Amino acid sequence: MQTDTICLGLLMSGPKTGYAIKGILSGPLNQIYNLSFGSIYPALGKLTREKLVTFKQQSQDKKPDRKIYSITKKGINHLKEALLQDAGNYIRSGNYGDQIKSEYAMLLLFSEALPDETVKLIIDERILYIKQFLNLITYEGPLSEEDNLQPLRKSPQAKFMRGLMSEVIQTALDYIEKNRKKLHG
Amino acid sequence: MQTDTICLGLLMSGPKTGYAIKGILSGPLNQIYNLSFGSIYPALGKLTREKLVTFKQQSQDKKPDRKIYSITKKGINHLKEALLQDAGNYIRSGNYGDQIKSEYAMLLLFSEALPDETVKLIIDERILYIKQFLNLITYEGPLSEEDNLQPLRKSPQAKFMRGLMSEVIQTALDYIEKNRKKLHG
DNA sequence: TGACGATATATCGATCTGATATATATAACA
DNA sequence: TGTTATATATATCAGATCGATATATCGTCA
Repeated sequence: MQTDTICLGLLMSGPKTGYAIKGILSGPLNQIYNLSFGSIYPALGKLTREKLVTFKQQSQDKKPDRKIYSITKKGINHLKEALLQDAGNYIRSGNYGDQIKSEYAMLLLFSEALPDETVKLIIDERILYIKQFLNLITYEGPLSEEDNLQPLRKSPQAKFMRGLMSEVIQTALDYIEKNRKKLHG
Repeated sequence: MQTDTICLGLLMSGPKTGYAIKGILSGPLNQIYNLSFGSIYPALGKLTREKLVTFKQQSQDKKPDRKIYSITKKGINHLKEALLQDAGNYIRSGNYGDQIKSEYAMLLLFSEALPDETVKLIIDERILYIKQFLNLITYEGPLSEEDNLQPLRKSPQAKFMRGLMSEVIQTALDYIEKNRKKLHG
């Protein structure tokens, strides 16, 4: 799946800045899909040139300028076609496109070469992170300020994914807490 | 975590070809860490130049040559230092290094723009894939032929990771089967 | 017989990451 | 009070990585 498609897909739930797109990917979608600024900004530039998105420049005094991007009708059509194409590839080839690098998991897999104390700290840190993340995605209350994240949170698709993630992460948390002593003294 | 470190770590459980390293990453470690041949072969070349690994060239008649890499003492020391360094970074920064791109999850998140029939097929395909993968990692029996994968399967670290993965994946499977109707008719 | 998949190494253009630069506001803190 | 850090916001770029392709042989399935 192209970076373009991800950006277009996220813009379907309302206009956003590049920074906000990054925020969503690094926040609630952290365990699903990541992109760096170095991918997002050029993609948004390309999409603008192709008229699949437009932006309003908002020069706030005393704050950095914002470029608020919106998907165009042409963009919506393009997104539908791109998703259909990606879905076709996915169906044909089974696991097409899954790309994962979990430093944490590899650290544990290779933890025989690490001091016990370090392994303990890695696991403590991970448990802390998991609990924070679980709070983030299970939180149902209102988000302060302008709160243009509501459409992304309330769609059946988003609810499905949040439910899936919270069950999976809770399972991982329980397993780690029950079995961690197999990895250190 | 560098590609070098991954290769060295996997060579700790016995000598392997580049192709075998790719096989492990694409197979049992598929949901943990991926690398392409375009990363593995250059890394092995670099590690050889730095004397952190050595290789025996095995020219089999009627089959392509094999370069069977082994980690050296120098390599083991280097690995320990690199892992300690990575662990330190991880502990200091929380979620350092997690990098995930799940095309499947994004397809579901954006599935409002997709025909019902396509969504059904995506989910069917995923369930099939998950079941296959679950078989792969929970299989305890012997592996045919030379079977130099045993050390990687029997270590406490590997058992911990396999247990974690199988519980997590089973949870995901159950959730998808129970809730899939929220995504299509 | 021809297509396909597995085994095996290797290269390379296109893409992506991670770090850095720039700029301002606010909150913490010593 | 000065300063350090964090958040908002855009942007670039060297270096790392991917995905595709090339090469070569063997077995199998139609």
